[in-house]
Amino acid sequence: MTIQESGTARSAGRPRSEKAEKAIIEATLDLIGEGMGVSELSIEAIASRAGVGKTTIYRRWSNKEDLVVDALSTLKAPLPPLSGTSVRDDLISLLDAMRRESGNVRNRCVMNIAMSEADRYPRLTERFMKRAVEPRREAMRAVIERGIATGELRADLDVTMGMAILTGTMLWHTKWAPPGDLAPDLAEHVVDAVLAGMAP
Amino acid sequence: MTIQESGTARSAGRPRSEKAEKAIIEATLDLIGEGMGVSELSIEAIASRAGVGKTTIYRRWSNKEDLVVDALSTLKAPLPPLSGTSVRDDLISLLDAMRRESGNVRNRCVMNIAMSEADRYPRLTERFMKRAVEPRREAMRAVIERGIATGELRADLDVTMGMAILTGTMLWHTKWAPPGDLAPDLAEHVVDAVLAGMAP
DNA sequence: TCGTTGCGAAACTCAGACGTATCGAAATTA
DNA sequence: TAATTTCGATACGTCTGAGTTTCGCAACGA
Repeated sequence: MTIQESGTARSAGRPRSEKAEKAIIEATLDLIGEGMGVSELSIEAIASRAGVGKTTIYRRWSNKEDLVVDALSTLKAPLPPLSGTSVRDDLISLLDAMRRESGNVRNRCVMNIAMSEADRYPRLTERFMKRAVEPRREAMRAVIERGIATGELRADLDVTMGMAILTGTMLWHTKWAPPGDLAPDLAEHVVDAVLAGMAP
Repeated sequence: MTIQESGTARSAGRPRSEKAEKAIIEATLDLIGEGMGVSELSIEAIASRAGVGKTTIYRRWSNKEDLVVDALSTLKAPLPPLSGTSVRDDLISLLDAMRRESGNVRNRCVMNIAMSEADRYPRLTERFMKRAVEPRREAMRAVIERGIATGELRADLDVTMGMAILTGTMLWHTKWAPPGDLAPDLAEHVVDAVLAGMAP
């Protein structure tokens, strides 16, 4: 989404400062991490926070949404390693990663934006989904399908529904649970409760 | 939160127009329903939409947050009637009410605000929780506890966790599921899947 | 060395919204 | 009728931030 093409041969003049670019992205994420919604982010605040002139921002991004889209794209989505010993353990690993990430203020705010401003900034949400959500979904789907194959999960299980239950329950805890940190063993409790079901 | 006290004897002068008050609240909810975040709402837009002078707003509310808090407070939270024939049926009723409400744009946006702007506008969220969330939570808690007592649910069930699973799963569907309306029988599927559990 | 381009800083114009004040008309009480 | 208060409309001064332009300096290729 940057204006400069990456493949073009640069002919003359001072090259664009990569440091400034990083600082701009970082300042943007920083401000988002302080609870700013997209509409409250101002280019001036970003420039000032990054120690950069507004010109330097406008030379790279033509508007705020482009910048935010790029900023969110830089967020890494490292999946937790899965031991593969049991489906239960792998599910706990995946859900515990969600719990740990929800403790990070920046992640929480990014999540808020992705969830609540989806209508206003569809490109933003689309990109966030692709970078952060889909890899996790695929990992969880694989674990559940393996569980069905090995008999650790019921054969007639609706995979998508299972994913919704696990993810939704963690999501609920990260958003609605009483304030304060989530219990360290939350993921374990969730997985066991969901596996067992509510019926006797 | 209105400035005028309700019990005072009014002595003289033109009384405040209740119609204007309603129009202001309605316009506020309307704009929220169009996807506006609190920070994007402008008093001028509200006044114009309500066909009202800015003065008329400022005479009643001293700032935007007060107005929005009042507006959200007017949202009704009618609980669905519960047949009481079986715990499964009652849970389906409760979850299906969530599904139906999520189809209403205004409700979706209010939900977004309550969830994502909780940090910035704590009074707003607090009020929303008390009016809309807590009655539902209590209703669901009662149903689950009844289920444990009658043996329809497992005796060692963690009630809070059960509520988190059911609510979270519906929440996930309303927020993340592929666009378009939710399946009419979604609540039924969710309840059955959660009751049965994922383990064989 | 020279032309070119990027840099941060500052000044600028423009739009939108805030919150206040003022207007004549309308609605009420005394 | 007179006093009082609200009504919608409009104008006002202020502020914030967008996006552009200009400046002198820095960093690059030729």
